[in-house]
Amino acid sequence: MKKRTYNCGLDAAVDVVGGKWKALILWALHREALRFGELKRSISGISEKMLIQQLREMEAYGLVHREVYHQVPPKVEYSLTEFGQSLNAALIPLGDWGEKHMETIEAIPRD
Amino acid sequence: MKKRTYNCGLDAAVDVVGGKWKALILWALHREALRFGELKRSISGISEKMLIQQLREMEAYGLVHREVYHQVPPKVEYSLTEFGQSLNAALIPLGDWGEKHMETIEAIPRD
DNA sequence: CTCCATGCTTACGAAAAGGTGAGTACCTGA
DNA sequence: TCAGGTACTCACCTTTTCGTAAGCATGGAG
Repeated sequence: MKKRTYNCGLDAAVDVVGGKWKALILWALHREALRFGELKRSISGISEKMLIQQLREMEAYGLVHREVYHQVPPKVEYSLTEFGQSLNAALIPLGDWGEKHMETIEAIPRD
Repeated sequence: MKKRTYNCGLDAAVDVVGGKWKALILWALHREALRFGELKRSISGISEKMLIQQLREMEAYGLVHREVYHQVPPKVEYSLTEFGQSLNAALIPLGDWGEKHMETIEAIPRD
């Protein structure tokens, strides 16, 4: 893909956390490590394809750690790395903002 | 469009600030009010279509204020509302995070 | 020998987002 | 009369994202 150059840190950060699911995944892993199935159940509406796709990207970014247990049935646990935790920390004010103004945001549909 | 319900504030906030340009526009208006042409020149690579589209959405969200001066040639100034400024404030930690880790982020292309 | 659960992977297509380039309306100054 | 600057608006197309549904490998339980 095209090499991205960012104009400011915000630009870069939004690129990392953008999309429909990454913030949710980050949030879900905030408390504890979860396995694939647990993650899927805890994020309502996500498909397996999207979940894996996002997890893979986040793994590539070094945000999440993937731990495979060679068992049957298989078990794979996902957890936040320190990098992921630092991102989560940076997102807290934004989360608070969203929480505070959620009614306003929901009230203005697009289109 | 479909009514969105958010699972957490972060979800809602990312929805507001998501996309390729909104964060940049917010950032550009952080310092001072700018007119259309100035905004366009200060955000490299944006097309007129995108700029207006995003500005209109942000206006609908109550993030930016649009002031028309009835002159010839026309002059329209965009500025942040208090709501927009509060969002910008909530984005600062994220911007710092992005700034700090920009090299890491740029180094991992997707695809 | 078949079924089950888990954690994926793949193919297909719809929908949304983004980009390009042309055109409009207005008055001013040459 | 005619080009110029400003702020859009529109039609059309490409790219990216998202969703749906199916299939695969493993080994233990029945």
